[in-house]
Order: sequence, then structure tokens, then C-alpha cells
Amino acid sequence: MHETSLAGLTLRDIATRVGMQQPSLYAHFASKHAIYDAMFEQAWRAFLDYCREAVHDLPAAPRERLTAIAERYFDFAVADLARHQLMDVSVIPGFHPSPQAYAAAVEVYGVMQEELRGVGITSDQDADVYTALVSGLVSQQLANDPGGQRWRRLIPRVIGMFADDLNLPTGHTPRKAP
Amino acid sequence: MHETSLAGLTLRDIATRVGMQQPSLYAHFASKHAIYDAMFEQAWRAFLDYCREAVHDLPAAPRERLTAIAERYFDFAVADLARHQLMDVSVIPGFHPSPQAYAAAVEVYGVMQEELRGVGITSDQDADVYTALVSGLVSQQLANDPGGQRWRRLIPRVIGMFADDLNLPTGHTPRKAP
DNA sequence: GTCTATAGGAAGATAGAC
DNA sequence: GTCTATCTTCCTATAGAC
Repeated sequence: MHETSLAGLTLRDIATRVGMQQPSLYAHFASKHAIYDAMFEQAWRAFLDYCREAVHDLPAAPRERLTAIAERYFDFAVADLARHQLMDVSVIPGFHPSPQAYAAAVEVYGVMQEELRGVGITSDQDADVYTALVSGLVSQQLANDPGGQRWRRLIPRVIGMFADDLNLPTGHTPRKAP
Repeated sequence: MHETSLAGLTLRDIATRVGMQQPSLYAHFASKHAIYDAMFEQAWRAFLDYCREAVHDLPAAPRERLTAIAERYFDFAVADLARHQLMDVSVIPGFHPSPQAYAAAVEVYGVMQEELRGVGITSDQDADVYTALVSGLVSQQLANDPGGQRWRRLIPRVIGMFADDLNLPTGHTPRKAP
């Protein structure tokens, strides 16, 4: 899927990729939407694993920790445009994830909330701001500089702004004195 | 287009909408991609007009001005998911805008830059941050609360963070004292 | 479970009358 | 410029042998 675009994905593409003929897919999935649904859930579970596997190596200082999380989030999203579209943008004409698949996304949200609580961010609003900041950098990166680093480099700066706004403690002096 | 999704749009849909039969479209456009191209350009030109028509009524104070611009930007993007996908997300399998159509998007970028210079923001990096902030709110709004206001309400807060980071002057006292 | 064969439909594009 | 009719291609999905 990674190579063609998400909307242009066909069952023959998938079947070829896994070394099958196209009708054989129906022995495993009831419909094309069911395949999208499985991919949706798999993508979110992969993200969950990706988050969890990093959790031990993250810096302890809140500001640096938030930055590291943002960078991981960013890298995962930017690594695969089609996957990102499947997870976060509704581009498939009639597709809505099943409750089971959606549960994986909700679980990620819970992990993220917990992680944010760990650095002292408890309000939903603050969590919303944090996710919006990172997803903005992601969408600009994908839209305007795919494959580049132009927006990725802004992550420390943007998270720094956010941390300043919340008066989070830091090991460094702030970027700009008041 | 507004009602169906962008990727599911067919020539028959378009023709029906404008009261024609599908083949008649070929008297006006060479291909389906040519129609996408025209829509792409039209959307960006519409945004350009939408920006310019507001420019006289914007607040003069930098912080409030940035917020007002962000809210306009946000409202335009959120008003039509399919249009937003056409303008900012690559969802059409083989579609890349022609240089002529793309010029409209570049023109918008110029207007935006000029407007930012007007409030004292001259570096490309700062402009990148500003657009990332707004586009992040847009994508979260569309993905997680379509039709709602949950992320729109965060605009003053987020722009305030940005303005604080740049030490932009304001009419108000800052949200949080250091 | 996998295959070949094919149904059944919808898409983009073309031909040619008016 | 618009129409009807149709071409060609490609899709999802099903049937049925092995």
C-alpha cells in the first residue's frame, strides 16, 4: 500500500503483494472494506507498540520528554503517507472503522493521556493542544516537503513554546528571556 | 463534490450536478485530471479572495490580528473536507496540479508572508510555525470532531502561545504570568 | 485455502448525429 | 456544445473445480 496511494489501492495489488490471486483474499476477508478495517486496526496497534517500546528510553525532564514523544509520533506518521491517511484522514469513500478496530485508536489516546499526565499535563484541553501541534507539523511536512526535514526540525521549538505556556520545568534556560 | 468524498467523485456526478450528460464535459475539459486541476486552482483562488476580502476588517494589534487570520484560515479549511483534501492532502492517485494551478497556491503563500511581515514576523521559520499551528488545529478538527468547535476554540490559546514566543505586543495581559 | 473463470457493474473516454 | 450510444478497461465479488 505504501507505494501506490491509498484511494487507488486494489485487491489485485494486495493479492500480488502477498503472492496470491485476487479472489483468494475472500477466504480471509469478507470484503474490501474488511481489509481496510484490518489495516486500520493493525496500523493503530503498530503505533501503540511503537509508543510502548520507546517509553523506557525517554528523557525524564518534562520538556525533553514531550519533545521526544512528539518526534516519535511525527516520524511514525511521516514514514508512510498512505498509512497516515488511513489512520487520520477520511479518504476512503464509504469506509468507517468497526468498533473493534476503532478501539485500538482509543487505546492509543489513553496511553497518550497517561503519558501526558506523567509530565503534569492533566487537562483535556492541554492534551488537545499538544496533539494539534504535532499533527500540524506532520501535515505540513507531508504536504509541502515530503521526504524532507523542514518541519521536523521545528519540533523542539514548537514543543518549547507549549512547555513555556504551561510553565513546565526544564534543564535548560528558555530560548528567549522575557 | 462537497457531499461525496473527493476520491469517489465521478464525471457522472459532476455532469449531473451541472445539468449535463457525462460526455459533454469533454467539450470543456480534456480529462478528469484537467477537472481536478481546475478545481484545485479555483479553490486556491477562492481562498485568496476570501483572505483579501477580510484584510480591511482585521484588528490592528499583532496578536489579535494573527488570531483573526488563523480563524479565517481555519473556517475556510473546515467548511469543506473534500476541498481541503484537494488543496492540502494528496488523495487523488495520479494527480499533480499543473504549474498554472499551483501558481494560485504560491500566490496565497506570498500574501500570507506579506501579512505576517505586517505584524513583524519576517523569518521563514516563524511563518512555517504559524501555518503548522493552524493546519494542526484544522486536521484535528476534521478528523476528531467534524462539524464541531472543539479545536476551533483553541485558536486564541495556540496563537497566544506563538505570540508569547515571539514577544509580540498585545493589548491584553498575557494569559499566564511567568 | 487456493486456483481459474467469469459475472456484473461502473468508471473514463470516444464516435458521430444534430 | 450537447446529445445518445458505445468502447475499453478495470474493479469487486461469486461459482465451482481441485
